[in-house]
Amino acid sequence: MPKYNPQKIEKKWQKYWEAKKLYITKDVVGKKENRMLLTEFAYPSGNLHIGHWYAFSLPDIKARYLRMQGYNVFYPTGFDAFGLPAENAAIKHNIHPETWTRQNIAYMTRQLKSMGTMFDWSRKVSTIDPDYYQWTQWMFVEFYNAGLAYRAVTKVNWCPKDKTVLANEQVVNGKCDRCSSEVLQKDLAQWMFKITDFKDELIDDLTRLDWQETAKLGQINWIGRSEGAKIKFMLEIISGKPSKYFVEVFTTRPDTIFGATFIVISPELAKTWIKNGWKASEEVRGYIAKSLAKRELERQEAKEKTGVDTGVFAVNPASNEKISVWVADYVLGQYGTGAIMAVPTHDQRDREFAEKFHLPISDAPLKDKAQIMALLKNKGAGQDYKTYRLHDWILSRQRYWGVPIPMINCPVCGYMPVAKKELPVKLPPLKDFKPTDDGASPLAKATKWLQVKCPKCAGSAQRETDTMDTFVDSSWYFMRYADPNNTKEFAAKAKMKKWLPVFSYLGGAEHTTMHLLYSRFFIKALHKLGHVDFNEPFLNRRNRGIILGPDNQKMSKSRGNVIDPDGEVKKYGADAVRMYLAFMGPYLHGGSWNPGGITGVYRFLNRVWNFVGLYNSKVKPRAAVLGILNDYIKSIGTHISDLDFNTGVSDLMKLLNELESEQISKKEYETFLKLLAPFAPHIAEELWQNVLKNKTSIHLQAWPMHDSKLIVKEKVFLIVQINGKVRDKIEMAGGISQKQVEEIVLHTPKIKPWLEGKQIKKIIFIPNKLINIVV
RNA sequence: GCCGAGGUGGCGAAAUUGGCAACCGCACUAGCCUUAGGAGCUAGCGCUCGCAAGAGUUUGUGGGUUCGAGUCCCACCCUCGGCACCA
Repeated sequence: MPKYNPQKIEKKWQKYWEAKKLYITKDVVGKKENRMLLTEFAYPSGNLHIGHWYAFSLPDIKARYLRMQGYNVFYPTGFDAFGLPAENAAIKHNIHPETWTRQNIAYMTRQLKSMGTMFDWSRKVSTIDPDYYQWTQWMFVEFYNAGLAYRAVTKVNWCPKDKTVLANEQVVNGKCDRCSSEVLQKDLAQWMFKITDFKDELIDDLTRLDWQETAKLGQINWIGRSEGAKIKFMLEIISGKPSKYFVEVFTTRPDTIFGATFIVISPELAKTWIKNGWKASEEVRGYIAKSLAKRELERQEAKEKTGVDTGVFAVNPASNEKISVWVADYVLGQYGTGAIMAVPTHDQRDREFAEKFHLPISDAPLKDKAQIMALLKNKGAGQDYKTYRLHDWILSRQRYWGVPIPMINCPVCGYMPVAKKELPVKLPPLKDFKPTDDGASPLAKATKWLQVKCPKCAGSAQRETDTMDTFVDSSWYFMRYADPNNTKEFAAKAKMKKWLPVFSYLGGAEHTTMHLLYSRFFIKALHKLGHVDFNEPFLNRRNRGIILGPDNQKMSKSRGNVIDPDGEVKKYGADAVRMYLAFMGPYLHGGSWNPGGITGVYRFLNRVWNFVGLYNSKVKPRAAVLGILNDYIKSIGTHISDLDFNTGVSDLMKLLNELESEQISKKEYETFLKLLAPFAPHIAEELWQNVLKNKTSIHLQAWPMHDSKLIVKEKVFLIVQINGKVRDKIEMAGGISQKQVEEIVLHTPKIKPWLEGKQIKKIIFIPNKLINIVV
């Protein structure tokens, strides 16, 4: 037997599996149930990092296990290849984004194949292929026609460095989530998806999904449904004179209304009042102008509250008290009604404001919520109302490397979608694709491409020059896997029925409020339009943990703690890298890479390699050995199912430790290799075919049968406690009765002294486990 | 501030879900083997006392329930993640 040489055998078997088409997925395989196991497809950044290995090679353990369990498993992959980082990198390296991206895809495909996963490359999907993105465009047109995509001027987040608009979801603490520049607010006309149409379904349907609670809560928080009431306060513009005007406030606590001692409106609302003819004082106008000029971050970070008295009075509809109305920018224009009733006794912010401006603070008692609402409704001053944090999804980007938005703008007829038969609108090759400062898309420079005839009036019109946010591309990619080469539709319904909705989706927690939310919106919209038969994309979702560097910090070049997977594969092989990642901790928890740690699994694989000679066909193993093996079949399977790969590896190590000192026959050796196969597919295949001389792949074998009746408990260790403290462990035959145990225990020399001179009050006995004597 | 997850040896972690805390590894120590070792083998390894047998003690802190608590209940402290002048 030569030495264990992972580099040699891994390449060999990867070629063999490809040649034998082992991982080509068929839609129907006998009576087997189909299972799609989905992981988020890769962004072609140029190089695989440890995170990719964690994302792809560990779910592969489960994919292989499910296959051995008798399912028809589909483990797909592809590339999410449009996007801003590709474009920025291309600008930096002075090459075209398409060249850069295609090079990366080629290189990363080779790297991905070195993992030895059971990805079905024949169904690969890439979002930059016109065959793919014509359907992204088709969906946009569908949504547009249904009023689910529209163009409007709104306040948008503008990244001055990336020179494009960002979705709310892409702004983190007022900064661009890609480049960390401070985001500016601009009023621009943008294309939007009406995700808010589904805001309630997006919350309520979560209850029937098998998702991690944290992921569900993340979405619920993001949508931010807040249930309360709108309450009308009549206004007196000039002190003492009633008028027809009113202000409406939003509150989740109508029961505190008797404690409302003033009203605060946002500068945004005040501005619309002025627009509608309100004669505000110079001081008020000045304050509004100053507040609206503030950057969002400034407004958020303000330490002290600011505001001015409007001179307007409002009447509290519950108490009939006259209270003053203030403008202050701690009240937000875009949330609720843009106005609040201030209750200093119940709200910290209102209290701060009241104290600073010496406004009254009332400790009027709380009232019953239902009673108050009945009163207010009766007066015509109140109604139940829900408000949401979620905004519509701004999808247009003023950048080159994305899917062109398939719209035409005619100066006479206005905007209209490109006819479906004209799709795809291909992205024109452009030499100068750099973004501009003025918010114009680089595609505006594609002068020839730009000009079209208006389909309605035949006059000259222009194409839309904005491209789509990459998250549009990835909102439906998993459906394309079901039918990747279809030229008539994005996927045939019959094919989708085989694989969708996705049975199990494993991915990163960072996608909770973006990709996962967007995909759910897409499916709900497509379902509403009759294009898919299901209305949730992912039945089961788990977020994996993250892998940190040896210093327990996030891996980053600047910290110098990056582990290069290619280097590790060269040293220890893909099986060892996979298995070490699996061994580090529970999959949902993640772990940190310890350079010494991988040597542990590498040693284990070497021991597996050298274990070969120990089996002997003529030998009859002890019953106890069969029992142990039987236990591990069950426990390793359960651990893989639960994504507790770490304890699975641990079990394999324990099992080998036990078997190394035993006599086993070929059958037991085969079982051991099958249990190993999902974790270390290459070495298992090598031993299976070259040592055991099997002719078909180990990955086509069935998972060993667990025999629940095979309980081999010839002997048990019984724990002996006195007052709950362990004082002895006694080996005895299994199934022995309490009387017999007492007989033995009460006379053991170790126990006797503990009982001397004491009265036995109670004896707790748990068969085969424990006896506790209370004195 | 609100919501969520977590806190166990020098390190990664395990604990049949209320029944031997620390499995499996890493690191470390001693010995063997070796021309050599960043290879392999054997033994030890939570902490304290002890040559040892053994005893005491230990799962963030304090309390409670129980024959018995890492696990259940109450209060608090800390770390990480999400949301946040969201009314």
